[in-house]
Amino acid sequence: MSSAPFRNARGTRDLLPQDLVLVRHLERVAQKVASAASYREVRTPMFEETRLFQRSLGETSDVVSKEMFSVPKRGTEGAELNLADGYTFRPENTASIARAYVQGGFAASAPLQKWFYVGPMFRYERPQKGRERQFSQFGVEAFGPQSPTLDAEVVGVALQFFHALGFDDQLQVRVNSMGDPEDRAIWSEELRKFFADQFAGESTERCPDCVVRFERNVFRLLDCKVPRCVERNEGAPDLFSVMGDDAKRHHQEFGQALRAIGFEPVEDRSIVRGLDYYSRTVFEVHYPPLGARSALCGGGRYDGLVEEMGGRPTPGVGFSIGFTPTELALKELGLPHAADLQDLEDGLMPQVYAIGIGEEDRLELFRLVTELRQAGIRCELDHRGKSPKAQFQEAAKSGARFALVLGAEEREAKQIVLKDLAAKEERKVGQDEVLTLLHQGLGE
RNA sequence: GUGGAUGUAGCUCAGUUGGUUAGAGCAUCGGUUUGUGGUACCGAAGGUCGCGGGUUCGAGCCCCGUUAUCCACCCCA
Repeated sequence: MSSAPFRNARGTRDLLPQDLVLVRHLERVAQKVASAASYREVRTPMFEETRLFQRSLGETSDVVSKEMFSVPKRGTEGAELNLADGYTFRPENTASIARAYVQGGFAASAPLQKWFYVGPMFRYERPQKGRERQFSQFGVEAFGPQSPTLDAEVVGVALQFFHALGFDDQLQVRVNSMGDPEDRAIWSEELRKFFADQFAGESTERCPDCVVRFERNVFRLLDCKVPRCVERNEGAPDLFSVMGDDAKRHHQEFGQALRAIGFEPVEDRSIVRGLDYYSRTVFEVHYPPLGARSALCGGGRYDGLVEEMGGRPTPGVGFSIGFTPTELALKELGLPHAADLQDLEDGLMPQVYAIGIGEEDRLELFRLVTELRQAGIRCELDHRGKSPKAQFQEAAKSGARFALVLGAEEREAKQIVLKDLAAKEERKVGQDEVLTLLHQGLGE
């Protein structure tokens, strides 16, 4: 047996009471902005069949090819582990939700469904600042219409989220279009033709990653940040030059819809998103003052995904926001304002601290405390047999507004001392009226 | 997966050119005469200096390995 101390698994973290103040604030803001736009919450399982992600995100995506938390199915006794046939902890939620949409029978008639989710995702990556192996995301998915205003509505919800958290109008929406599948097929051909020379022969000026990209996913060549590769991307064919009219018009109308709600989109052809399922609209929400880590939200349209999951062709659009980068950004910006968290902080503190003078008072005090708790008052008492003085110290530290003091004298008279800890005023009251008085004093 | 930095009490950190029983602040617990408070004062507890080798008369300090954490790259949220 090892004597090494137990630790949380790499890339995970414990959310202790104090940490949960912020997390719960993020969750409720998410819930608020989503439901304001009629998105309803859904929760899918934390793990799915591995093939779901392979199919939807694409075998060549980084997420699927090297970042999956997978477990084999049981019962393949003696056989070597076959991870592809097993389960995988969801690395993102869109695939699961599209699956649930189809499985729930919605794809049969493709009605408008607007859903949101908040919950943990898992990716087997090397942890670093703003990146964990288990992290929470807030996201929305809208199925049904292919309308550009729906794209803009989705973006609007994301913007609302950051707005409600205190981000100012420096928030920026960067947009691009991946076109339709036919467009991408043509584009892919054109790109291969354009880059063919660069990858012909033994040696290439491109980075090793790009060599792989050329083989497996040409589009990603355009993503490369290596300077010498960026140079060599100049003059590459533009998707927009081969894009069909419908997709083009969609993109244009998407831009108009964003302007209608007060956002001037920034066209950014480098946004391609790493997952296979995107089509037409792709976007990111940035907050430029954050510098290198300015990307807060990514999303886009996935018109082919539902069909890929076995449903009738049903367009969809959504985004996801990672809590981890959001928390980092908030910290840097000095947000949220203390007032926004006050109610959550208050919830961590008792409102009343009950003090017993002698050992004989404990049961009576415990009974009284329990009564107050049942009435919804946050009430605490000492369980360690501390001296009255020490109990007063605890009461002061606890943040309670009132103290109750019970001694032999009060017990016999069915009374109790009610003390306002801030005003340092106390008076003896009947035990039967203490609840009413506390409700009054606490303004409830 | 590649590279860099770091690892001393629960937390944040000191620890001089390697030299006797490793320190501080915060937090914890107790006390300042036992029915009244977050201050102050006194005291206690708490460390195999990440782990394993090596060099040395002697290592928290030097060397090697290992592990963990953090940071950067890749990619992403």
